[in-house]
Amino acid sequence: MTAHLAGGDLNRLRQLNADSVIRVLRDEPPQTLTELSRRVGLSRASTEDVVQELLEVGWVAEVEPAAGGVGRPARRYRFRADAGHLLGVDIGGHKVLAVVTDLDGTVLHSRQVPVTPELGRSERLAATDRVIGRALRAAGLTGDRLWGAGVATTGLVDGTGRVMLSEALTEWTGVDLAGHLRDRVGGAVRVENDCKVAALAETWRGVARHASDMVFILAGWRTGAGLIIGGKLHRGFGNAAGEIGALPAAGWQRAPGHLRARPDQGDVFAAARAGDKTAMAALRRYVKDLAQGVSALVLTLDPELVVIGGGFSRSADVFLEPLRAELDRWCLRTPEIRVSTLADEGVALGAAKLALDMSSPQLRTRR
Amino acid sequence: MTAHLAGGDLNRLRQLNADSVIRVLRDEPPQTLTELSRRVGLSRASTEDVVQELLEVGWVAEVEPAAGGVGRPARRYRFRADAGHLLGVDIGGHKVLAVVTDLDGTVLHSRQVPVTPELGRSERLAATDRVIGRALRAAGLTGDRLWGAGVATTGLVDGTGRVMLSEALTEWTGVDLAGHLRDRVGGAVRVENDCKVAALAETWRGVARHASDMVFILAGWRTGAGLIIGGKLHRGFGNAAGEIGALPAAGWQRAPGHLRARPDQGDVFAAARAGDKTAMAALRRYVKDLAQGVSALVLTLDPELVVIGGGFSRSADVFLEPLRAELDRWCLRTPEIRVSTLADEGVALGAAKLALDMSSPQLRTRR
DNA sequence: GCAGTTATCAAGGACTCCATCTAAAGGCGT
DNA sequence: ACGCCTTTAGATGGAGTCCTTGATAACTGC
Repeated sequence: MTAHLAGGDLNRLRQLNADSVIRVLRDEPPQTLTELSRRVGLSRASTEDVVQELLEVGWVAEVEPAAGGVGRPARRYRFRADAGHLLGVDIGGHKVLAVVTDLDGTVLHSRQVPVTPELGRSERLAATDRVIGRALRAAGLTGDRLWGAGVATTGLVDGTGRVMLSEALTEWTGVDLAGHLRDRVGGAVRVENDCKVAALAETWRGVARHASDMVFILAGWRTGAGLIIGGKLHRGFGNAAGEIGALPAAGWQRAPGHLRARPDQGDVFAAARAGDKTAMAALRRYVKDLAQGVSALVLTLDPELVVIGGGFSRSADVFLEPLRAELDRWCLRTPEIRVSTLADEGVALGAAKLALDMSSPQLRTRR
Repeated sequence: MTAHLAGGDLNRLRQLNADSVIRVLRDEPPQTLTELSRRVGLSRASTEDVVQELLEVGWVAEVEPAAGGVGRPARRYRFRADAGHLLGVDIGGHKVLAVVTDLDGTVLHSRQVPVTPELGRSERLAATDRVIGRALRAAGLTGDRLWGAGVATTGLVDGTGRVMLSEALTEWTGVDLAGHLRDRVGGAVRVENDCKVAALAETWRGVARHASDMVFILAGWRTGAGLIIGGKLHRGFGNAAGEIGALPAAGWQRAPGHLRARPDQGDVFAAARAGDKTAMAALRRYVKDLAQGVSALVLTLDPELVVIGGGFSRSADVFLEPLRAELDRWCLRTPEIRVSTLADEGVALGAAKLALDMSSPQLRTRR
């Protein structure tokens, strides 16, 4: 029924504790053992034991002790983000982007190539290979040195890493992305929908770091959503969670059209910001439609936070307030709204997080 | 961030394992140690140890071994549902219902009194007290012998057991239900929205027993929803999850009205079943509106299952197929739809489950 | 009655966590 | 410079949990 944390083995207990230590160390500045033990809830002795093990495996490193203070100086430990590398790939309609990150989600190297939605399947795959190759070369890595790789793309993705349905990209439905990538990077590959991993990225390195219930809105020429529920990415039974846009009443199919239908093809956001009346009216209609779907998500889930990402998020200043006002009309409790700061790399970063989540459990301890 | 299963203590490991054993024993017919150990993933010896402990505390009991079969007959153990009792209370507009159940969710005693939505606060509370008293007397229990009590009512409920907002009941907003009940039954009381606990009941004793992602629809003169996500009840950050009905576009505010607006005030479902044209048309309009909101929930969450409960569920035969067809129009993947079989007691049963979830952890083991 | 099968029970070992104690390292006052 | 105080490091022994192994017990079928 639930993915219940079956107790089991003693080993498992140690793993859980090692997990806790790593989590604390990753979120906080370097800690002493005493601080750590208080944080994790273990005794000092056990904490020391765990840390010792993590040191040996390379997950944590020691930093020189802080000067000053009374008593014997305590050793301090930090998370070793450089212990491994992750590859995150974003295969979109207009660009393919690959990033190599450390375990903390810092982007070390980033490469992209422009593509078009009309590109054929094999050309898009070739572009992907090319970008991955460049990113890896820039990092001085080979595929098999990676801890894992994550791939994000538009459309519905099934559990085995195959694209079930993609409306935006030609010849993309049915492509076996996991299979294609597996040969190019060593071993572990996971594939997921781009909105979903963008949500993941926000909880990892973005503006939703401490939210356990969050709705991510991809606002761009496509509109989509990704959901974090109970601190975890919610995929849905058929991997189709967050697809509220399929409902006409949600307004998402129509929403971006309001912005496109302008006589001059300039930046509607800039025009609206400058006071252009027709641009402002178009934006109002966009927000009104967008808000329908967002309201549905918010009323359904009652999240702590809504994060706006996607291409339009860089212009969010002009529509954030109207959006908030529109949500106030419908929602019982309008959540806080934040704008993503991850820019173009959000999706690729989330893909890297996918890779991390997949790879960590095995490597956490000696055994 | 997440409510992470902090490892901690060795004791905790044993608790997790005891949990697993109990879960298996509750879901399955009496098991032998060998079967159990395979199920739980522990060695036979450890399983025996756990079971021994659970025997002493009273959570499990031995049944006489099965006859027949080769080899030494194995001892068999069953979950002792009669080890404790739970109280579940459903405070609605038209009735107040209290049930006393065993730990398995079997209703042992059930009492109810009719009320009206217009009843004042103190009268409704008095009716509640009366019903609880009767149910407890019938069970031969006093409040302090209960393992816990759960209360469900319409409206939004906050974390402390206070009704934040109730539109259907007069003088109900602001009432401190947990406080009121705490004096009458011993100790632990939890209060929750009725749709939410009805969903809980379906995963416990209803038709959603093995679904970890489920949407429960309360279909009646009010329409509401409760969500099970990842095997757990999803409350939302402000306890307002599932309130999609607040969105006009979802159609739920209007939906039941189609059924009420008939010239003769008979049973519209019976009439539709008999072929009455206007009744069928009204039902069609009802389903069309209902499906908008349900589609929004389904597209958002992509659940494994949708369960229809509430007053109309007993007439679901006449609108289940139309509903399914309507969902097919909007949803990418229409989930399985089942009809609740818990009848009037669903909400009260879910309230009892609330009580169980709250009370079990402490009492699980000796220490 | 005997072989075959399966379960119970006990003993020993490994691992994890904890409490406690001593040694070490630095600041501070005299 | 010296001892005192505070805090941490590191080591030891004990308790709890799980696992493996092997001896013993109970029942069936021939």
